[in-house]
Amino acid sequence: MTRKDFPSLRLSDIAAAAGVGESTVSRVLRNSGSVSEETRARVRQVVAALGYVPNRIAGTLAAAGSRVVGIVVPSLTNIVFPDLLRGAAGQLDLMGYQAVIGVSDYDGAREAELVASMLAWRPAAVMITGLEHERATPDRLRSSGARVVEMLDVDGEGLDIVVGYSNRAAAEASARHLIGRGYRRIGYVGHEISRDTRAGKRLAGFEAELARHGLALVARELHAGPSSIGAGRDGLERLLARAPALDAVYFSNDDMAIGGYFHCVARGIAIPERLALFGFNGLDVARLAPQPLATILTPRVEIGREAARLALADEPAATVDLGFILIEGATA
Amino acid sequence: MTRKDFPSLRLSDIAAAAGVGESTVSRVLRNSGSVSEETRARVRQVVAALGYVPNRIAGTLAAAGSRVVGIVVPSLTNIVFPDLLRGAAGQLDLMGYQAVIGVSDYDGAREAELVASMLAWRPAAVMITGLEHERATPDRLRSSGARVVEMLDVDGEGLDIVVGYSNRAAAEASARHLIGRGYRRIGYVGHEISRDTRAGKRLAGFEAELARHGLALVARELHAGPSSIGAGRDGLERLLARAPALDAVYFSNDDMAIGGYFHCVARGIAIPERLALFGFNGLDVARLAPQPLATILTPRVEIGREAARLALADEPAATVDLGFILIEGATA
DNA sequence: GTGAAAGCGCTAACAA
DNA sequence: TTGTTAGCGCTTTCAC
Repeated sequence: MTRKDFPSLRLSDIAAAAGVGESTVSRVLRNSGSVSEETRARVRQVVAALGYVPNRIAGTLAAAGSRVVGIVVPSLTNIVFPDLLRGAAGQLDLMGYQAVIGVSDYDGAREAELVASMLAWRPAAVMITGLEHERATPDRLRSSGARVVEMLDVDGEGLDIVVGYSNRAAAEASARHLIGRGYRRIGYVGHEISRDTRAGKRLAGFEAELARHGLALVARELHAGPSSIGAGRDGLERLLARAPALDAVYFSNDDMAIGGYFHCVARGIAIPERLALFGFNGLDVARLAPQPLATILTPRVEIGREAARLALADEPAATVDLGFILIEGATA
Repeated sequence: MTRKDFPSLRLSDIAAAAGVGESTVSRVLRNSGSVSEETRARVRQVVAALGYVPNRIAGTLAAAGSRVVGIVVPSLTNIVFPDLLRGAAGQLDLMGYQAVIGVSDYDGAREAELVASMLAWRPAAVMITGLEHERATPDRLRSSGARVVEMLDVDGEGLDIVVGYSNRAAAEASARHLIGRGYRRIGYVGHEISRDTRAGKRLAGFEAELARHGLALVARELHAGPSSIGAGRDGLERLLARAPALDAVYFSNDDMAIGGYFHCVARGIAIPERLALFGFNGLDVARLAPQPLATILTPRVEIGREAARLALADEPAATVDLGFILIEGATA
């Protein structure tokens, strides 16, 4: 028995079995138009008995308007993106839409390819992250007619709908917090900011705020790869080897910061007396650590949810800043 | 300008612009059939110039065979599932397929609904987790003609393809490890095992192994909700309040175990001298903690990848056990 | 090597 | 309230 031997039921089969016309079955299935309670019940009964599943491919083609939304995220390794996906998928589901996902690995060219292949499904909307894209991406998106939502960043120009927070403002708040606590010899441990443009914006915002206070980063350590606990751990070790006199370190995100925290605990470096740590994202693991990490909590699930809602809301283009919350924690 | 004003280009537009027939354009686009190098180039040129994106909805309907694979996961909160998704999406992408995802929240009825709505897209395959499903799920799946892959568990009967590891064996190995280290007063901290059947199987396997050594769990604490660091932290606190004499605790997974670890660090409970901890999954955060957690490393990304490969491989039904690795760590 | 035409399984007028 | 029918935009014979 090959796989091809499954000629699934068609609308006409149901119509025949129920003794009605195809359009009647279609009406029953979509709860539209008027159908007598009697036939409605009969059709439903046949559908259930035969286990008929309508072919949405055909339905979509005929109705010109798919119930699909494409979502491209740069990574699934950092829990931030699954959170975003969770918010989006939940909301989409509520509205009767389905999510098609793609992972770009923080590669603009991959993102462009993924967007192109999603557009082939004529999605109602495409959700992507950030405001920086390869040239081809906005072009394709614009001419597709699909709604576009850019998530997680509001520092710049959006294509259509933008839902996120200001990375710059978050970083500035972080810098002010550290300065306010009296730290002056501040270092940075981060990952590839050329690919993760939001992390890049945070670094820029952080440095700008330091500069406003007559300060500058004493040292920085950049990991050539995506953020991870291991990269943060190793990064802090290297940074301290080069600049032992630091009194605080700003990390590109919580994954990196937790790595740094683990390094300090393992080496017996007193936090925050000897060294203060500051992260970004407000992950569970950071907030529930024995010493809660000083960090910025971002409303990721809400951003996904709101982004999905707006994508299907038929409202004008807009930028929604969902803000962030500074968590003082105990590491700074 | 309304959204409807985007009558995207059709194959016939390209055909007209290139001065060829529709079928010729179709052949060029799919690299099938024979087309002269000259016309091929011309068509390509027109396609690029006009920015034409073929409508896969129509293509799929005509060709009877979609390049879509449905994936239903119980959660996105636990990094285990994004890992699985990452492996699967990467492999699918390589083979020219797209992933449609659904999140069931560990609810069998939701899973059944999600499977039904994915089947409406006539996916080439459906990937789900675990071997336990609502009655309707296998029925629908079987009559759909789609390949089915069940992931993360090999302890039981599969519907078609199964890729995972033995939760029972992993738990038995964990028990043996603890017993071999001399621990005898062992407790358990877990989450809702009725919904997370794999966690349930691990608990059963763990207890069975203890029994074989004439032991039994001294106490257990079950959190009425999904696993999380917070649940593990609180769970261990409650467990120790009730059974202070424990010398080791087995957790339902690493999220829970990390929570327990944080509790011990915060309370100054010496690990493993005063209390040993054992987890499951081998998450980064567990392996890179100052005291690496004793746990079981599961090949999640590989499972996703292999599952996707087999789903599209046109090979007979099979069960693939990708095994696990016991990590001794420093907490037991 | 290329084109014409018949579907793929639905939806949405339009009739009845 | 219900049935008939013409597409939706492709792919795929089948001629040429």
